[in-house]
Amino acid sequence: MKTSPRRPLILKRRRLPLPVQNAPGKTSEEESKRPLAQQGPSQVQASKEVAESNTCKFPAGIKIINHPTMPNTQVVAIPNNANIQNIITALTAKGKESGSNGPNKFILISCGGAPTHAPGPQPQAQTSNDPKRTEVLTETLGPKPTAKDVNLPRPPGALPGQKWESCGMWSTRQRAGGEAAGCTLDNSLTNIQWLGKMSSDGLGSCSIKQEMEGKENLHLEQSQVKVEEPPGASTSWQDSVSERPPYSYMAMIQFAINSTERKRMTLKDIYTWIEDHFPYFKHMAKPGWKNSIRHNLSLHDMFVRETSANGKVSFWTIHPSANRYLTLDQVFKQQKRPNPELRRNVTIKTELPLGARRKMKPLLPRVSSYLVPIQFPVNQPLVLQPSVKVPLPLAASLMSSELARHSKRVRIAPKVLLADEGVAPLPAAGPAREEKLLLGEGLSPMLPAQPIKEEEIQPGEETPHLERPIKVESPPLEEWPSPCPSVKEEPSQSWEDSSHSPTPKPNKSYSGLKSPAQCVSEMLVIKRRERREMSRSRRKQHLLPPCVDEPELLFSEGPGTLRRATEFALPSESSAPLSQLGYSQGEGGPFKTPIKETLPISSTPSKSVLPLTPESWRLTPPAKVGEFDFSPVQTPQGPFGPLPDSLGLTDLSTTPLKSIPLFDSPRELLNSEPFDLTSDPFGGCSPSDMEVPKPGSPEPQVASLSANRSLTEGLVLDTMNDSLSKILLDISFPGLEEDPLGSDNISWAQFIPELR
DNA sequence: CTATGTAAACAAC
DNA sequence: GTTGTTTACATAG
Repeated sequence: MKTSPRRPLILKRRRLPLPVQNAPGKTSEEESKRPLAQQGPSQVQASKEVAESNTCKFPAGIKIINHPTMPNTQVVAIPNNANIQNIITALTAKGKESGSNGPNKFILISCGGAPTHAPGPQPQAQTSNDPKRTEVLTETLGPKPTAKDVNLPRPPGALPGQKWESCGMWSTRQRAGGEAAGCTLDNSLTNIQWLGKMSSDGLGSCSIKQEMEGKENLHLEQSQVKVEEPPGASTSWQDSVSERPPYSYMAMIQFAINSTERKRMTLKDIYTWIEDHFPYFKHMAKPGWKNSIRHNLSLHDMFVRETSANGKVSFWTIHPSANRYLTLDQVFKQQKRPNPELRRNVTIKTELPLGARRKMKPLLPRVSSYLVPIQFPVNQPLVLQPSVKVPLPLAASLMSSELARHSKRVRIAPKVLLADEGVAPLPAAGPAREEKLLLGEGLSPMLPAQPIKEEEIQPGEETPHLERPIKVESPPLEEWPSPCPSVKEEPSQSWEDSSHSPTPKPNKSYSGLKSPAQCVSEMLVIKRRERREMSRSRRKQHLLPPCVDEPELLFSEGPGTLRRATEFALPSESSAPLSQLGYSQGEGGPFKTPIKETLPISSTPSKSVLPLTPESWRLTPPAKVGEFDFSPVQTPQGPFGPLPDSLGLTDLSTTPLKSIPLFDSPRELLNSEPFDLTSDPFGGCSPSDMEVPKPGSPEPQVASLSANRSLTEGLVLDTMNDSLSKILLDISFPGLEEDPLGSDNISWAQFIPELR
């Protein structure tokens, strides 16, 4: 035996065959190779159609008034208890009907409950004056459907549409890029420009460049890059090559995997994707980075290896419960709005001398990276016009989630505490694993756009199971949050069968898209992590076949939990995406390793999976909740109230939404970064769309509002482009006047008494 | 202490 | 040689 100082013995591992069952034809490699570009668009439409198709009637209590100053725009006051999704659907339908001639933009605000009073959003307080009145549009919520999948690394040409993320600085295009001629950055946030910004704006990208010397490859695509680069940022491409991306391997792997339709990728493709999107790895990094990638794949439970039917190809997937469907794209969006501080961090780190820095630059700095502060432009109503289309369901979710903003920052790669995790991390957590169950409502993981697509595509999935008893594993075990409602059609059969196999296999393999998710949902992952004991070991935990019987506790759903069930239900209308929904990771986040728990088995890691009920996800450790910023879903306090639940927005909290900054209060929001707007790349984007009525006085300092007005959040639904954007409304109260504002001033309260 | 990065030893192909 | 696992250690926060 070899002994190395560092590395003790490694027990022999035997590889267990993964019972993979995929849908018959699908699994194969082809997928990996085939980017499916085509689907993107279609999906989108599908979703759209769905939405439209649903005819909805407006629930009672809704008030719709024409916007005083904006053509084709109506203000819709929605009672707190209303079903937003339905409303959005109805409005969408309405807008579509009207087409360009009729009202096609709707400003949704909650009333009744008096949004103002709502905990979160209220501006109230400090008043001062706020020049602006009407609204500030913050960010588009939706993910862009189309673009997402497209990210495959080398999709030669195929990319249908377009917007490839790669356009960015990181030379993403190299491979694919060549063809990328088409890459349109345009609205799409997809590109990687963020890099540019980060480095560029910051202070220091320069130092880094030096490193570059010598590498000629760098040229890569300067030319291309340039095009896209924002004017200001220019260091970009070089930096991209020289600087290590601010993402952890885990994050990059996720980006890579999520860039594919199937949400799975072979190791090799992962390498390729990373190299394509982050030239640093291609040109600068030591070869060891691949080892690190592999290490991460094996280490983190969220990464699940799936074997093709023939057993020859292994695909890495992200456990549905943990997958937030993060994409570089999304992250990019979030980062667009530069946060000075963040950048600083980033830059600083990077600046270190090579020698020094080579070693560890925290890729996703815990704080900063994960949490991406988003800044809203206050000055101008910024409307991103998105090409983004938000599926209604999402939209709804967004609203809810958004509204309930608890935190300011979006966590990009949060760590999810999986059940087990929850235990461990918990402060109190004793040795025993069991004690803490994470019941919190699931936190909503973020859902990014992508997932949606898929779902949309597949209608079948919608089924939601409403309620089921939740299982909690008694002691040590923890469940995964299963995203999926109960399985639909494909029962776990395949999975089970495989599971039957006597030997515990590392069954991670999931069959095709659906199946995986479904399977997962069913599975209960038990974790026992004895942190203390295990503290050192980072061994990846494995899932066990469902067959395993572990003690489980069933909980009836608490009031709070119930909602979720509902969520699932609702989605059906719009074809809710299963997988997406799932994440509840309680808190942990997908990122966290702990998804799978290992049993104490020393040598052979076994993964234990218990059949989960869909609800399992609900079980999230309460404690954790606090940690995550996104609890929005759980705690619907926003102006819109409880809406979320019904919407099936579980995910809202997920990325897409997350991308939207949550502020405790509008004021906060405003204060957060008044001026950045200008710098905002988007500024360029057409704000035109929505011109919010007021911008007459673009004063950044919105910080204070006059007494007679208050800010509240709302959403802007633009049926012309199917976008849903978040907006901050300044509601003025007629009686009190303080504002000298000109004609623009609109006293919404006049129109909608409830607002007051 | 945790999360992350890196290196390395092995194992199974 | 590639892919996967796992351990050890280093480092930042």
